Amino acid sequence: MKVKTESPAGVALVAKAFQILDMFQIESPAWSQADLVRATGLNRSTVNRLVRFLASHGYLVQIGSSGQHTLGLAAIELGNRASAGFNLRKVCQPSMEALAAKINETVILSALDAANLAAVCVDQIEGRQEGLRVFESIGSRFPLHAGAAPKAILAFLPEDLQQEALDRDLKSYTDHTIVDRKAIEEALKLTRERGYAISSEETFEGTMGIAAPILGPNGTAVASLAVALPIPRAKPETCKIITDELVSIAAGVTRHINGGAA
Amino acid sequence: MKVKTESPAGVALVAKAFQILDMFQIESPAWSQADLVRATGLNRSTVNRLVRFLASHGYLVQIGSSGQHTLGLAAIELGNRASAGFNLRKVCQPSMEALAAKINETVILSALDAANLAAVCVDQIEGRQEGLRVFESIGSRFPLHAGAAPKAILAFLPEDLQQEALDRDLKSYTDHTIVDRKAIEEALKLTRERGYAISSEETFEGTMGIAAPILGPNGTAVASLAVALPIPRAKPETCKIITDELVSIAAGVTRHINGGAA
DNA sequence: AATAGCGTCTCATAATATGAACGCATATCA
DNA sequence: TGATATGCGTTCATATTATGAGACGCTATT
Repeated sequence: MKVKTESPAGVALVAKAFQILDMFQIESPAWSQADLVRATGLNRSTVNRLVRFLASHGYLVQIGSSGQHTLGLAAIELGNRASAGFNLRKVCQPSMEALAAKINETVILSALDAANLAAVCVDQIEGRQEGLRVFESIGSRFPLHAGAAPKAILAFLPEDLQQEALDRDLKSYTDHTIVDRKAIEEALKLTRERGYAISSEETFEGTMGIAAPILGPNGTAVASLAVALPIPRAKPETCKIITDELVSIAAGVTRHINGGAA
Repeated sequence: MKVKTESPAGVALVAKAFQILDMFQIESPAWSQADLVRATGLNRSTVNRLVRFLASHGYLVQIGSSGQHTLGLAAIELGNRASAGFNLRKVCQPSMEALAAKINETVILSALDAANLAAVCVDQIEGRQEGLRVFESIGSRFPLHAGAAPKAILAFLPEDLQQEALDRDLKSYTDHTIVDRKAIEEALKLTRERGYAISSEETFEGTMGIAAPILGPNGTAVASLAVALPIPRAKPETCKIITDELVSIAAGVTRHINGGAA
């Protein structure tokens, strides 16, 4: 799907708000309203409204009792959230490429979309196999009960979210998709015990998946790393190697994203 | 100066823009326009305009060729800039307090305001002296040629900025403020050689200052750490201790803010 | 072939932002 | 001390801007 990214009309004030935020640089961290007026050419009233809005939302804070402002906690938080998403891909990429090169199968990074209780494919590296290849496009999503990557996430979610996900009606993608509530809960229990999830043709005919969870600071899943391969190539020894690698890489990523970013 | 921080009227669209940014959390990092419409209750057209604006400015980026977006580089940069300012104060505070307790004189943290070529007092800890105390309020600013803290910054600025600062007419605060161009350039040269700046009554009668620069990633000054004290108490051995401490602390902060945040 | 979902575009209408002027406080200067 | 300047807050008639329902084109699904 094509999405236009040109700046549209009808957002004049928003543009000015970000123009003001952009004034706060490392070399010029503190601004009074009057300084902003001079530097931006905006009207005083406009600057006053925007600065107060930004301050009330924590994007700006006053320095002491002076009229000066600096960037605030909300800006830091926004950056942290942005880094988290970026980090996930950046942090995983080398391992994913190495793994894809080693086993020659498709490696998939999925993130939890908590609002929709779905797993979103955030990154993907194709194995360079001739003949059969598993392909899943970036941005594609599955409900949390169907497939290895979603199940690896679901199994390590807080109890209430798990129940909420299972209370929905469980869509079926193939004859092998698990839609029976008890069967899924059993599968999740097994996943937790083993530390990884397995799917056999739950989402696509003829393919299987293995996935390990990536956990956030509070110990619940935020993403999962998975390998998908055609069943004919899924020999036990291959699966063993893949499983060990995935579990090890995912644990490393978990450590990295929680330890690295304070 | 009192500055109101309540959210004012007349910023409706800006509020919606930030409402959208706030949807992007660690647990829900990816959103399509349609999802945002459902979750926020905003109109489709509004979401479309705002998402495109935010994407065109780098605050959002598309995931692959899907309609999904995540937070983008601009958000990370904003956060970094915010952290830098915060870090400066947070990072310096312990050292500043320790130093103030040890020497019992006022410690001042000044940041460069590059747009106005000024040094802004960003943090200040008063020495607990009876009798004479030097006080400089947070938010106060001086041009870069007058006083120890400003000079410590100016001396370690890029050549072109230094010239620009000196090309202005050099305001005098006391009889001791250096306003002669050659004299200042000499003082800056000395400051670079020694690694710290000294001011004797350049900004206030009866007080002297010692300041060491805090450098940014590119090796130019972004701030300075200073001690101000009444001249009667400025004995050579006291000044020696202060100078050593300041240089050491400032160097440590420089290392910290450049090494710590990648 | 038909349907549903998503992003885009348009345009008359309604709501919103604008900005000049004034008020008030503090700081600066004579 | 009074006079002047600067900074932030407030107001309100006006002009600009945002709104949103509907239509369009595209893709994926049935």
